[in-house]
Amino acid sequence: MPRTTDLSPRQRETLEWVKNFIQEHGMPPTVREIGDAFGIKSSSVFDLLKALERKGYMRRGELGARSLIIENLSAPDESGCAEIPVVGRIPAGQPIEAIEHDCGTVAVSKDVLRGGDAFALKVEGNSMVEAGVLDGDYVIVRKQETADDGDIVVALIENEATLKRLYRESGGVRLEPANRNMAPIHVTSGEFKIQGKLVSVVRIMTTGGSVEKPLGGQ
Amino acid sequence: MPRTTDLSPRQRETLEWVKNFIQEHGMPPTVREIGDAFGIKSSSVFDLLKALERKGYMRRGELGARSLIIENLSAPDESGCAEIPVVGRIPAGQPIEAIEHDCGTVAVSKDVLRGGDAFALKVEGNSMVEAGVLDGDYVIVRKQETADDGDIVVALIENEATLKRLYRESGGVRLEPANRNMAPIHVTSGEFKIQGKLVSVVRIMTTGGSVEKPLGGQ
DNA sequence: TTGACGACCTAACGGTCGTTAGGTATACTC
DNA sequence: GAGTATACCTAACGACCGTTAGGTCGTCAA
Repeated sequence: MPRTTDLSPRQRETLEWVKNFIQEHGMPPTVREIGDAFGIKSSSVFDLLKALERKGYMRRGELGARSLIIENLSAPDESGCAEIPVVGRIPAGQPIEAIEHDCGTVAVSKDVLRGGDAFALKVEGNSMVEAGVLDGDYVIVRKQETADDGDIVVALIENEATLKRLYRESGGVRLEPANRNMAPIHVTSGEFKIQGKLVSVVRIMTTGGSVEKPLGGQ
Repeated sequence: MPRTTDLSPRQRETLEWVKNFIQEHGMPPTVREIGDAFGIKSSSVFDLLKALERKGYMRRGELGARSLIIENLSAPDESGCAEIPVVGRIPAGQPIEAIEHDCGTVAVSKDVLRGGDAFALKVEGNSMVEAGVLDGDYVIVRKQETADDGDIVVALIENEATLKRLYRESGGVRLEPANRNMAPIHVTSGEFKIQGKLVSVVRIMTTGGSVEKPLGGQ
């Protein structure tokens, strides 16, 4: 099912307006204030709000009036970015939860996280080069235990963490690298667990240098 | 003068509680929420609020519900990240300074900028795929007019902006794409200017999808 | 052709909102 | 004792709140 999980123009417009309102007034708008701004009725706004909530862009608080919560800016002048801890390297060989190395942080826009919990890993190796993930890149991973076909996930196979593209197969899953020199992994039994899904890639060039490892020939 | 212009204990207590509420919920409380917290009625709270307003500790906004405004309430922004404006697309065909499109922002760690001025561009096209820069990626560019051999730069050739790897040649420069299907550009004369140097790449996956354009065959 | 969305609508519900009016009691100062 | 401020109360107003139910119209994919 080809779900356009992304936002429609109207939804995006509404979300932007709400963010702006919060920025400006220090509190979220009421449903009818949104409606007035767009010249539509409160029930129509409610539809939009439900759509935005379903898609994870906002949620409803437990307070009565004005209980809209947009994850990345609950307070007036909080910045729209978060610092994600880098918890290790991949391939790493341990479940994420067990890793405690503090390897610094990477900044990302909060709205790529959608309020979910996330971590970052430094990529080692070239198994995903053809998807534009190079050795040394940081991958931002949102914690979740399920994923759709074709998603790039961090998976744990018998205590070995790996970054691959996920495909379902009869009786198991296929984990496919984005590198034609490497073979896909078929998992039919044993310990297999999805740790999270890749939501962003960040590359930081070192000073004076350029990208360390261009793809090169062939 | 019998006027204790200062706050009474009850008023101070109330003010503190309201500040706390805002900090915690990202919006001011309703009159009755304050009353519930202290076990008093809304009209009693209203008296307190009027006193606090008269003494200049808060004021009433023009919005309906929750329109309390406490002047000096803002959290200092100590985060180590910055939001870089996305000023357009590349190839774009205009000097950066001339572009005014507001296309949102991208978050990066402040230390990748090293204090310099920076901007972001959304990449269009595949001219740098082999350097791991895909169509749709955001490139963070630090403004500078010089660069070293091998650096990836945003350059302006006769009012056309382009993202290429820079090499010096006798009598000019060579701008080399990272795509073996494209030819390098040799610049020996005419308008040529470096706009800045690529310091970071950020890729944001859209929900439900994965990377749009893996490299594929060849 | 059906069905799922998106983007609106009218109409209404019951509850909560800010606010007002008018009252009681305590305290302190002129 | 009069005057003023604080700190509460009961009772209510009308407006606004979130939310629900049920409908229309268009689009786009299966």
